[in-house]
Amino acid sequence: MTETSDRECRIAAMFRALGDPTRLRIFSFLRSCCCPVTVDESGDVRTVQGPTAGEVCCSITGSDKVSSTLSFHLKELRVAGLITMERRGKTRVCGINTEAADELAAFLSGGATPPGCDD
Amino acid sequence: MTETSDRECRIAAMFRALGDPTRLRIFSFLRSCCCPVTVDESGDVRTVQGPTAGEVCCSITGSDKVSSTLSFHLKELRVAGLITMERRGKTRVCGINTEAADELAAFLSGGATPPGCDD
DNA sequence: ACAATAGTTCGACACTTCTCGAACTCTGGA
DNA sequence: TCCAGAGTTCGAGAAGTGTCGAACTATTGT
Repeated sequence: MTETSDRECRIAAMFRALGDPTRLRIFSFLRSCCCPVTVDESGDVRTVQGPTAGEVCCSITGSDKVSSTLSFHLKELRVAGLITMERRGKTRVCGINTEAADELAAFLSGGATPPGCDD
Repeated sequence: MTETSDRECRIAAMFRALGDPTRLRIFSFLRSCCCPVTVDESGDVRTVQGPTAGEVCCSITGSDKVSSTLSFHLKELRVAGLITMERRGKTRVCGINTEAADELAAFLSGGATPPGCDD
């Protein structure tokens, strides 16, 4: 078996993360419900004006309590690099990582170099 | 839990199929190594001038024998709708379903309507 | 300091997925 | 008709995944 590159693994991991219906809905919701990044007056790229974990939960499951299950899915998406989460007081604010989404889209469109495949 | 739509499930299934490194490599290989579809004079979408399962196997695993494992992965991709396979004599010729790939890319780029998310 | 809120982590369980080898099917050629 | 070639299907076993409730952590308000 020829080597599977790091990049390939990272991309596969992102696809895997999106391969669960619950997580796909979370991702969809986040993409539609938050402007990805905000830049404050000092020019810093601050994270996401987005929904809290609780609001995501409310939208996805209908419950206002963040279940361990939802927390688990949020973590999967975060570890895969598809979403961001930042503490804001008692809550955690979620945002989507547009770069990652773009990378996947580019991969699918054939824009990215096909890994391990010389032609 | 609000309903998960059919379309969402289909898309999640495609992402899931791409979420395995071996399958991602098969998909990559197919995309780079075959013209996706040919349309004959009657307008029928005929399949793919592409590699055989054995050739895919050779490229991915280095072995010229199609293993049950590779066959399993090809089937997963086929069932998810990402690739096509057509018998040609003793062999099976593989091709990629560009429409499916495009649908996923559109979904990631935010082109598709975010399912179950009213804003 | 205490309680409440918002989420996370942990352990357990059922379920699925990946991999392997063996047996099988389907097709073309001798 | 029998054989070989190209894949597929099946059964089993190991590993991974998703879900749940309970216990835990961090932060804010009193």
